[in-house]
Amino acid sequence: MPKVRSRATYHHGDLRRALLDAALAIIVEDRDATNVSLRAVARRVGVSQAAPYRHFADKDALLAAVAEEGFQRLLKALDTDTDFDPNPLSRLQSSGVAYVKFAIAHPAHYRVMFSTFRIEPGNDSSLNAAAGKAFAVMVDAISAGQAMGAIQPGHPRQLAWITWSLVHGLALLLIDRQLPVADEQDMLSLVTLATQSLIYGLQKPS
Amino acid sequence: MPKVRSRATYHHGDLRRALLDAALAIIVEDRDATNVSLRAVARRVGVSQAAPYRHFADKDALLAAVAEEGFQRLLKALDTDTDFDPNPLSRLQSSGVAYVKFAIAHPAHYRVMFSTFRIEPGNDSSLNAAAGKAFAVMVDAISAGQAMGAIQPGHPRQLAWITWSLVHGLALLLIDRQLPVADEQDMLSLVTLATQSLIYGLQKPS
DNA sequence: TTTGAATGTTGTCGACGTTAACATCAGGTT
DNA sequence: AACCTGATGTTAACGTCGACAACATTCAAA
Repeated sequence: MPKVRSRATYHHGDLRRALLDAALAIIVEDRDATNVSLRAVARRVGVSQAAPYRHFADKDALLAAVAEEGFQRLLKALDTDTDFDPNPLSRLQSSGVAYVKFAIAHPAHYRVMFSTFRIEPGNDSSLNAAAGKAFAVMVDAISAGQAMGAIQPGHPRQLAWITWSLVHGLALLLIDRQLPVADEQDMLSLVTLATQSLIYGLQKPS
Repeated sequence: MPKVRSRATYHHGDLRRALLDAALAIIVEDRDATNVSLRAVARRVGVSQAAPYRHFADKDALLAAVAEEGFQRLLKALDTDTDFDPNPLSRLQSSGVAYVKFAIAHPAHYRVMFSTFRIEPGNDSSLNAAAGKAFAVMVDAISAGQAMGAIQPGHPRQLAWITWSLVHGLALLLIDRQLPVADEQDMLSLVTLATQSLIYGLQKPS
């Protein structure tokens, strides 16, 4: 276990964690990840420009860690917003709205999440595991909906991909200001209408 | 009008066009836009590294021009794939599938298109105009569907935003290999099911 | 023919990712 | 207690990039 004492010493204590926090801080302050550089992160922590390479193979590895933390936070947000809804359809609806809300609230973090992770055969990285857990929220809601006959039969993962595509596309278009929504209220009603429409469409017998 | 003659001269003739073509060539060859730099583009054209600044204010301006050309090509792809279908619902369906096909066929170009354009009050750039024309294909199909009572009432633009979100999300998840589709066939059936489901949902009376 | 605007070049700056060579420290071995 | 070894941090450097200033060349209008 790592010692947590001496601060003004040559060794840092938990530089890896500090670097991650610095990257997250830049992302939050700027609402933009363009200024996240290994050098900037090192500066912010007060360490030399090459120090991060003792903890991350390259810049992508740092961003992957940032992304993983993002998926963990997304999972928590989805869980707290949907946990106590017994109706699968309204739970799916809630998770869709919560998903877009999360993306809007943390735009730069959301973009890093999806600029980093990839699904490839044999990729069992912790990043992919974290992304999979968040994705499972939608799959589970769809499976439950099918079990009670409220959603058309078919591979629940495939139907979840479709739902995910909708909220992902909505989230990115909103983040990048590519939809002329005036305010938060406009945004919420659009997200609600979108998820309602798709969920209604998923009820159709194929 | 620009002269088109002397090649081995000090002046190029149509350097702006040549720079655009070079950027597009890199994008096509790499299926990735990370290697598009002003210097790389200049090298490829055989001109000095500062020459591009006579035709583009900065790198973003070059990418904006690339993006505009992308939206023009997208519009053409949507038109040719949907032009002669008299049924608004199946035309909407066709345009959705054609949209995702275009994105898959030109992944790096598609990403540049959406990393560049923004909707802001008073922004009447030619880039926004080109994006608007492509978007109008979906709006028109939805309006026509409403006119024959096949689609729920409401602002057609809002319903088009929802459709756009779905195909945009699907396109990006597919481009970034974030959906484990095995092959082209898997991909097509997913896109078809997705658009069918949403369009069915849009028929619901609100 | 002259002259100024448009277009292209050279040289430079600071920031970046990355690596090599070196310095320091912590903890276990003897 | 002295020593060693691996982990961790530093310094210095290389090549690339976006951007700009100063200068050179060319074209076309007066």
